[in-house]
Amino acid sequence: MAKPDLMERVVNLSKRRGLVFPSSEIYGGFRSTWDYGPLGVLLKRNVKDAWWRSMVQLRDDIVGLDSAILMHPRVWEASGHVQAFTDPLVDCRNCKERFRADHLPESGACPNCGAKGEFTEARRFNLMFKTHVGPVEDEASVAYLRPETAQGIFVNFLNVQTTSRKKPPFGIAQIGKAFRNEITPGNFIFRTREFEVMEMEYFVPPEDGPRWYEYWCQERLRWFVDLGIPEDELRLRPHDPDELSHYSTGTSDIEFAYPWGWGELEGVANRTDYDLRRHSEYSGQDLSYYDQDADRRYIPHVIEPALGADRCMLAFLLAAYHEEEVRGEKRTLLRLDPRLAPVAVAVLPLSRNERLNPVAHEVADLLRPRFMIDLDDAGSIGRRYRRQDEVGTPRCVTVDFDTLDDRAVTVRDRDSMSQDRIPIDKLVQHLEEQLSA
RNA sequence: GCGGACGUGGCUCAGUUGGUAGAGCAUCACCUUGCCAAGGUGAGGGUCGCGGGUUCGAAUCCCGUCGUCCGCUCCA
Repeated sequence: MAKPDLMERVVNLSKRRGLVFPSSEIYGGFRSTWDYGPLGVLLKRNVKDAWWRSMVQLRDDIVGLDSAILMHPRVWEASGHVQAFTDPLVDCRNCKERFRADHLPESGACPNCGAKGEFTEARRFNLMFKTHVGPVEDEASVAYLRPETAQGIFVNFLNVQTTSRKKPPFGIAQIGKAFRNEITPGNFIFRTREFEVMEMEYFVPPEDGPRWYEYWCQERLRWFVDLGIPEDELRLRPHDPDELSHYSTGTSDIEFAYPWGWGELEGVANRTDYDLRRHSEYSGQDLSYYDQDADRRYIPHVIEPALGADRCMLAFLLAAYHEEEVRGEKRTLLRLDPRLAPVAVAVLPLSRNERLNPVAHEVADLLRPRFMIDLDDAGSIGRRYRRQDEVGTPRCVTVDFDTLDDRAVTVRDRDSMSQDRIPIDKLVQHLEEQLSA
């Protein structure tokens, strides 16, 4: 499918089927903010759960954290965000293009039109949202909405390390909202001002930094492939030295082939000891680690894989979207990994019938504790299969008139459209085997 | 923020030179139907993004504003 069409269709599907709505829509919408509808919240939650499972549950070297969005203002001075999270911007009066002042050629010529000395004053623009804490709105009450969750991890380094009794190399994972007053949000949920990140800070002995950096780049790539993103739609792109964040000595982006081109999915950064060192200096607390075996004390270096949950969900949607032709009719389907699909199993009585209905409810009740299900008896069976295909439901369970006699149901596969006859008392086990990776 | 395009029922769109809104799909009900978007009947749903202005009269003209998309820029 042509790439621009793909984006349009995914956005359209999202709206039509209740995955994502423009925020505050009855007031005309509010720029860069989106709400997740009944199916969208399930999909996004599954994405976050898959990440958490791979990071925390399946490993013994990473623990979780949920830190506050509002933090002591000094945190952001120590982190460098107050100072460095600021872009000096200028506009060319001649051609109206906008540039970063620190990216202009020394000649003073406009890169776009060649005009000289036509730039406006540089305006500094801090990407952090400011607010006030408490009843008085003065300088002393200023607080920031966090632009990343990482700092909540760094300031809790000692708390977590001592209570969890982890030793480097070990990591702390966190999922949460972050806020950046981006100049230009856009591309649906790709870049928004309020977004959810999944970040993990991995603390290692200083000399092991580069090795773990490589490890996490590869590990994260594998995660996307495992959950169904084709390898040729992913690439690892190391940053040029001049595009590195203020805290990083090495960063690679895992990029996805979005319809508008390669774009960042996840950043893997070597943050060195920058954050812990700065917090030690600003707080006066010693954040070094004493390695008893080697009898030495050091400030751990940090490798950070940081992933946006919203754009991650978008990538999974784009990769999963397919249109096929079946008997001359178009079939739209999301080939989502069963672990991500909003609805795992749809229960469909073959037709609306007073004898089928109770059995369908019985089957639904049987599955409900174990799977996210959808019970649908409206319309023809073919139409309902298509409805489920469109939102990526991997299995449909059909209750028919034979079920009344043989106590078995038809399990239909989303991708192959093949069908199996399964006894009701073996149904949960059968589906669990099919739907877990 | 600057430049360009756009904004009509849930979706895709039509609305002729301004005369107070239509279609297809979707949704819901009933009938029919029995494994891949079948058919019939009926129903609900739009102050034409929002606010002003011009006009006897505006979805159609003008101004402002909000939002979406593309480019510059930025980032998870």
